Amino acid sequence: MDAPGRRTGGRRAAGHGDERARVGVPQATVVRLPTYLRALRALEAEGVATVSSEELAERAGVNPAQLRKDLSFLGSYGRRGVGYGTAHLAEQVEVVLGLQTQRRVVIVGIGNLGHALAHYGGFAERGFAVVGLVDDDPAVVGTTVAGLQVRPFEELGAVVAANDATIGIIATPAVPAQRVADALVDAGVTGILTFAPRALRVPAHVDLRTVDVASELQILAFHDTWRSGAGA
Amino acid sequence: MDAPGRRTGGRRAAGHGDERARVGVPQATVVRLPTYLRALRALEAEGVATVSSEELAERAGVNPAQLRKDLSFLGSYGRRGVGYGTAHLAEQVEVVLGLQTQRRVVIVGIGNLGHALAHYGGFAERGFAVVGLVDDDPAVVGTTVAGLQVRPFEELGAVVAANDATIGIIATPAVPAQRVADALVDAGVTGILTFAPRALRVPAHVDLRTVDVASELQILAFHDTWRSGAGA
DNA sequence: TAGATTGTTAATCGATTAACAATC
DNA sequence: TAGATTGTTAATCGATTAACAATC
Repeated sequence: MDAPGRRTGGRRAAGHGDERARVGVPQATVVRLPTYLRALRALEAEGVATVSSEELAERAGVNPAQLRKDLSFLGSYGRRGVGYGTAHLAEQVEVVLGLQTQRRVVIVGIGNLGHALAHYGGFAERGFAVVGLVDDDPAVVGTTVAGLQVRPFEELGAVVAANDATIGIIATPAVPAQRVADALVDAGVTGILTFAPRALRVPAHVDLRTVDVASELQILAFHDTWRSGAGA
Repeated sequence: MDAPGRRTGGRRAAGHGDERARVGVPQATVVRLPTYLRALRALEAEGVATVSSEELAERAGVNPAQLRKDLSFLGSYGRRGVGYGTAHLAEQVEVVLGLQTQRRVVIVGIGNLGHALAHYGGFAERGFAVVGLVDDDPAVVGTTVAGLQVRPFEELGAVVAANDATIGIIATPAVPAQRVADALVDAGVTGILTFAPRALRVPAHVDLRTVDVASELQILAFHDTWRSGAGA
């Protein structure tokens, strides 16, 4: 939704590692890059050194032409007649996504979902560290979850600042979610991932992504309903 | 992705509640319908009986023209000069999504995330009932979670059949996820929502949606990185 | 060189948005 | 009737895909 930041400098420049190649990556492409990265890391783990766009596209579940088009926005990292080096391409995708430095994440709302997220082991290897947990409930504040002490909501700003967090995850119910989003914005995060089932308003300079599990199920329900022409 | 089921019959037919109006709702529209429904139910709860496309679009975070266009695929449920009746429109959206009958959901993988999903109270009011929990781990099987006894993986088919479940949620780690997906397909579900961080392959007649939390964070990281032109 | 596969162009397709006639 | 707002058309915009020249 938000346009990626503009950069100065002129040439569009094919070639290797040129920074300007990163500007203007379409949003639809950005959304697919993590999937490509996952597939590349899996291939690496299998000991595959080189992969064709056909094979990688198959693994990622996209059209090979789309994959090549997407990768062309990053630069020119394949070899004609050969394919892409899995390790090298993975690294380039990480550079473009900005994953070479680990980002610090604060989770707000330590209920069942916040708990699950705090314990999730997959963040570290994908570029993120959970550095703070915040909750409103006096019964939860002060307890230790996944090795971190839960801090009161009033300290959110301090937690973000002290740990230099740039991303906030909202795992609260719908009602307090806007208040939490406002507080995260005030604290200076640049991105918010929310699981609360309501629309949130954030300023244009903050990136917001929403995951609503019930909405996902409702989308599945639509296809289930109209699949056979049986009707509801 | 999947085209909605085709129906017989000819006229495109404006008008009220005509069933043919539901065919050919674009996927992009279907994905937004749950958001509209959420906003409409919130307005209802606030006692608002009528809403304009401008106000509803504002609440849902979309362009008013897009909202009207989306709703036009469902039929003609507004009144010119007046707006949309919140309760009536909500009901029509539910009809289109097929939410008038509650759908039954089975969760596979009762770790932290599966636990959180099983306890989530928001499913019922949005059209879903969690009817079965399945796990592989002998230490988990047999325990009671959210009022349901966790069943062994071998019984997945029986659990789906006995409860007439049509949707499966995969909350396992990446490695077993494809095996679980295959088993869910064999059991006859028509839709799968997976949280496992890997690409899954399912037959064309099964609808698949993937939520990968780390991928969501990586998308936020991209915008964070290139926002200011500062670079990584 | 012959075969393979990328990177890119151009065509197609679908989604978004502005504008406005229809109509409450 | 006058004002408001929908439903729809048409224009724009962006994303996907096929095709192929470039080149390893």
